[in-house]
Amino acid sequence: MNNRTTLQDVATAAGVSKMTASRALRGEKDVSVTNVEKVRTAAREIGYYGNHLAASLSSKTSDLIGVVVPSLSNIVFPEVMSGVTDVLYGTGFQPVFGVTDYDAEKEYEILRKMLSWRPAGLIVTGLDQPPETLKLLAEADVPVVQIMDCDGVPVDNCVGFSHTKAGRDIASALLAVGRKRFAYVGCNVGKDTRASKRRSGFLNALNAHQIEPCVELLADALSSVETGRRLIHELLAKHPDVDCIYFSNDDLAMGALCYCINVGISVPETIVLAGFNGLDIIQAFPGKIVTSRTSRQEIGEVAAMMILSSIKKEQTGQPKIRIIQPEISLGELGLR
Amino acid sequence: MNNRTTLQDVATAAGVSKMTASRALRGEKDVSVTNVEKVRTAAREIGYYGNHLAASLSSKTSDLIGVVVPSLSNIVFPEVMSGVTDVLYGTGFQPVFGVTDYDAEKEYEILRKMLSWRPAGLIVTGLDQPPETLKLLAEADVPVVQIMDCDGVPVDNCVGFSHTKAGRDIASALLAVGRKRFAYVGCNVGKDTRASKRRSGFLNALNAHQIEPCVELLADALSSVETGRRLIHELLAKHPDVDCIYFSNDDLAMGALCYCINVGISVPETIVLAGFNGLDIIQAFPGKIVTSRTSRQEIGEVAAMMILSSIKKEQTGQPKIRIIQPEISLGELGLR
DNA sequence: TTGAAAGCGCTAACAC
DNA sequence: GTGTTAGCGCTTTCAA
Repeated sequence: MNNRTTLQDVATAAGVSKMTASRALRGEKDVSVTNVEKVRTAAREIGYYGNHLAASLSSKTSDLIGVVVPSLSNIVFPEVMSGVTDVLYGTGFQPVFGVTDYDAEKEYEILRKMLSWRPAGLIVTGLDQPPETLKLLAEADVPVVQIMDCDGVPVDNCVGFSHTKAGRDIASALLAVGRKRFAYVGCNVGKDTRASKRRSGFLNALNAHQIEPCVELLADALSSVETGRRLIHELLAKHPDVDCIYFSNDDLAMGALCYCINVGISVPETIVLAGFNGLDIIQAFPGKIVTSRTSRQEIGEVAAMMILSSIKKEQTGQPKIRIIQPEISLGELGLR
Repeated sequence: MNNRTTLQDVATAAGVSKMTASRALRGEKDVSVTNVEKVRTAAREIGYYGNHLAASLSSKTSDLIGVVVPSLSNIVFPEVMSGVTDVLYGTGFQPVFGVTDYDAEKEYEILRKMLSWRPAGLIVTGLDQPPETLKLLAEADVPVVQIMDCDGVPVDNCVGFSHTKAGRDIASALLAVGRKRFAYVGCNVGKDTRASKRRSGFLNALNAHQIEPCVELLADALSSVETGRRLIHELLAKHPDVDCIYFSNDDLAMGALCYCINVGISVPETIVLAGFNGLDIIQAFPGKIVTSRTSRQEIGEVAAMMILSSIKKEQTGQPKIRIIQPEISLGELGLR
């Protein structure tokens, strides 16, 4: 950091005091039109762009909104970030993103670091933070929105949906179309707590009908289309008779679909593939994959709006919980 | 922003002065082991996490690295961000992301805003910023890395590849396998300058062989698999005889492939589909799509490392240009 | 090894 | 409308 032009330089160039320059640049009224003009011109001429560090320190308000997501390689989270960015654009608030890699300790560190920047608000993925992290959030005294989940009690606000219910609903839908021999295939096991919730919901719903899955395949890998291909290959080698597979998300289901197309297994006739998210990519094969369509962009947008409204009220107010439950898309199965 | 615990609180609790507390927390030597222990304990007990605004303002150094990308909905950029994040993690530097939506004015505003946070470095997508933006970057007096392109002169450092050459090379490869009736299909026209460069390279290489494309289809939409499906449908309706299509990227090519699979057009026999990037998703159909494989994660990593080394040298030093040219993957065509 | 003083660049609060 | 004064919470500098 270096000797950049300061407000004093602008003031001097405009022939006014620092305060008048400050007020003019921030668009406060109570500055004469002449001076506003002089200051603006001077600022532009000397290429002044201020120092937010000093401004925020002095005014005790910052315009940063911290956004913490588990991953960037799952398109779902960039989509959420996109929603946040869109809503924040033009409001004067700026999102700052952090990535945890599904690691609780990393998340704690990132949040501490973010708090040290005195953000105006915090958007965090999930409700299942460890106690220490929750304490940090609760005591931070800034608006917090937890996103992507609603199975649990939020620290402050939350926008998302019930993953347990999503898993349960998919099971019901698949049972309703007459499937019997189920498999579950999951990724990122033990880290993606929301996927685990869907799995629980799914298995519980099957159990309620006295059905046990034929097989569960749980992998450590991050989800990807390629992993989906690999896992269905493994699965079918050992259990060729399954007639329905629930994947922890659409990436895996998509990989499985490609596999089926390549080896000539008819979907959904021979085998039903179910995923989660309703990614754009699966619409490349309309109707082939059963999925729950989530609204990632919208969740990001709502989260940002919740933060903004909390800030405006100057107090956290009533915690708000907004549920945007996914809708099941049965694809071709729905046409029967 | 609010009355949070300050360094003074920690100092008082530890029974030392503010300075000793500051030094202890920052791990400076020249503090007695006893005091380090006392301060650390006190800090933990009262949940102190500092104030970076004050620290950066005072020390005139910040640990923010601004990263500006055009889009979040194209997975390529989250992958770059991922590379940056990985390299920066543990160094004490923190990435701050900005999204321009391929809008030059938005980019300028975002950069100004970032500069007002006195970042330690800046990573910006592309080399074709308008003069005003280039001036801002040049005068900012922080290390700058421009990424994803090398057709042009960087402000400081740059890591990327020649899009012109990428387009030219694809054309040569497609000519070499005997294709004659070409089409070009592009998206986000007029905004994605790097796609335009690929197109120019492609068309120029065709011209060098006295070949004109049968048709060009240029759409305004953002690239997506769905758009690819739509565009190839439109294209083939009017020009059923093309035997090779170059798409502005893999998303479009992937959509086209799905279309061909669905309607029973054999790829690559009847029609060759070429894209750009080498996305994971296209490996779901191994060998079907001709593409140039770019290393997004690596570009992000190298960019972050360039910033770090510029910072360490305390001076911008020799501008560095690092070219990571994509490799063409011919897929099944390569097996002939 | 420790502490006191000064000040980073800005804005809130209060004069004029 | 405009300017002056006094910090924001920290680190740099210098003295002890």
